[in-house]
Amino acid sequence: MKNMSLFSYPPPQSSPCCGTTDGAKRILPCDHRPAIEEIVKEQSLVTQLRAVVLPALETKADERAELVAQLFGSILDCSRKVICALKSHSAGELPEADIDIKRRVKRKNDDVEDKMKGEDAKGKTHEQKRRRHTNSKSHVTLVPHYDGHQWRKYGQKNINNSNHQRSYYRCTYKHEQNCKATKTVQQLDSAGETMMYTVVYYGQHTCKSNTNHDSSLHVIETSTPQSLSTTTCSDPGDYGQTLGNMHTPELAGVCSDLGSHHTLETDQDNNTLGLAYEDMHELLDIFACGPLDLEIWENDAIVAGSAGLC
DNA sequence: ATCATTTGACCGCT
DNA sequence: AGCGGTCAAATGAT
Repeated sequence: MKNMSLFSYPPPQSSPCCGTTDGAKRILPCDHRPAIEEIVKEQSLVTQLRAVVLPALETKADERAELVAQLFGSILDCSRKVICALKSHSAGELPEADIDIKRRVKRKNDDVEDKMKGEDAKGKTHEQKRRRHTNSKSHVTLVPHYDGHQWRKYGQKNINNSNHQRSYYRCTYKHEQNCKATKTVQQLDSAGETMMYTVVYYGQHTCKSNTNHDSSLHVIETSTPQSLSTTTCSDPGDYGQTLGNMHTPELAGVCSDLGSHHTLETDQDNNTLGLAYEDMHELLDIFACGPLDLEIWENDAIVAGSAGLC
């Protein structure tokens, strides 16, 4: 698998920074958004890498899985802090996420006004009337169900000009913890050999599983073969995007190989993960070269920011 | 029996 | 009027 190129992907582009220009598109001085975008991508890649590595480690329960989980958490925490720092130093217009928050606040105020005017008189609840058009983040991914949160499907619709149905998910803890986060998942029409999905996130997670900054472990738990049957997805179109078959046959092979390497190499002192470095590089190649553009951690960064963590 | 998913219906928005 | 988001009863899985 040395020469495997699953995706044609441009080489990393250097991000313009602090006064540089790139031809027609002029970058404002101290505009850190390109850098932020790259870090967000890095966070999503690390998140997905964690979703692959940890299940392999858990096949043999020892302290390493916990250690690796902590390391991944530390890496993501560092990235989050960098993003916060860059955002606080960015000059010029507000980041899109901040605009979203302001819009959300405005909409909330508008909703309060509506309530004061008694416009819920038809018996509809405030929640039912609220439509979601702000504070959304969309991206294309191969693994729409591995984003670090637990979701429950509550609807499915045929969408105009699309060959695939759109699935609607809400946070599993919506009722227990009043978490208002929702998302939609829709398979892209231009599906080649690999199925790509457009995932749109609405709202922010306020549930406990998100605030402990280790929520992705829930994904790890549900990704074990035994619990896959209880994962939140049952849509035949969406199903099967699990660790065993979520990307490509090649990746599935690597995932299974990781388990075998793990059992073979757990005694090597120089390999604290118990994984063959060649396998790790293969995984990194796959994830790094894939057309992934997750921005879910940017959402988390927004939550952290609004919670005063930045 | 309990919980998750499916699916038709309802309703707000454009 | 049609589209899309959500609800809730029906259904299925465990």
